[in-house]
Amino acid sequence: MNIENIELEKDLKIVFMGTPDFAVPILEGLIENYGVSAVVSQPDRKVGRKQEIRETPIKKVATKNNILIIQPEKIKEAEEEIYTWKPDLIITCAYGQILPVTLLMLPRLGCINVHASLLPKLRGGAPIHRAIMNGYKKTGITIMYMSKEMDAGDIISSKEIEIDDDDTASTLHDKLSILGRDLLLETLPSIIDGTNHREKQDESEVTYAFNIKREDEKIDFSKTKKEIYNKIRGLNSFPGAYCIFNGKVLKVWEAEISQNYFPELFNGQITNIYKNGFGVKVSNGEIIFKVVQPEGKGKMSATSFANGFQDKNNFVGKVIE
RNA sequence: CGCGGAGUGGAGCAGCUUGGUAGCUCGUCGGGCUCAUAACCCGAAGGUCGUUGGUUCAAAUCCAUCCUCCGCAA
Repeated sequence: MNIENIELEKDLKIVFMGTPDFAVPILEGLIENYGVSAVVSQPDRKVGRKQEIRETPIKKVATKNNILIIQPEKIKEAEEEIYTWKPDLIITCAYGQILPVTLLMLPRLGCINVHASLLPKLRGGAPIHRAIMNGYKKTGITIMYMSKEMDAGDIISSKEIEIDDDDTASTLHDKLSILGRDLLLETLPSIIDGTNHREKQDESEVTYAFNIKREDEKIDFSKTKKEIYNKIRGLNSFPGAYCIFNGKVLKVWEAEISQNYFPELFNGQITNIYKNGFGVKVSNGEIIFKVVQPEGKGKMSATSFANGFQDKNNFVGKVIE
């Protein structure tokens, strides 16, 4: 790297747009290596039962580094202000709002996005959860130019990562977050000097990863043990998969596939209490719940949950919906 | 003031309505049975019943207050 390049990087005006934890390592990496002149994040929202206002994780990073931050309700409201920043490059990661086309055309080097999937697979807001819930063996990070349509822009670079059988959305989230930072830092030099790749997405390969809805979190015991297992770990540690036990919500945080068969039982029926949890009959066998959380209670081991029933005969054989 | 659930030995619960010597399923420790065991049998330890105050001869239980945890909705 010669002196000229270093000066170029220092002069570079990068604007970063992002909101949640996932984007934090990426912003930090940028600050460390290139400097960020301004940050855009979603407004701080009221959160939880107490409706306390919580700053977005990205805001905390920006504040800590004394970087200008704005949090417009609608990005359009802030467009004028962003023009005055004269950014050379806008980098987004899980920002949460669609950028207007006029903004996409503003920066000299374009608007690029760090997306947590191997595009064109899993376009949308929940690519990490969906990758596991869908039972994928691998996923990754894609860095691409932004276009009018969500996650549909030209691909600059991508890097894949294996999904382990015991990965959860949480562990995969952390891995991808780091991978996203590394790939971005790896790719940026070529973007800055204009030598980067640029490749259209294969529209015939497109799939979507829509945001998780309540109904997506419900366990369906007529599915296979593998599908249910994937749902449980794909929704851990947020927002969690659930089923209905005695008319109340029972979240299931950890489970394990078993090799037992109970063809005589109904789907959803409790098969047995084991040392590490209790079994539930599903379409092609049995899945063992290991950590659960009843409505209004904290997380507990599934055996503890079973212990709460005075009469075990009133537990084994029960049907969960 | 968005709706709701819950705080009882290490864990999960029952008991509270109709106040009166704290119980269940586990775990732990000791012993036994067994080729063996996560199985079974016998025994033991371990709790000021979230806080503070009130009512009462007597409060886990009734009343008030505060604290903490959690589910839903956002």
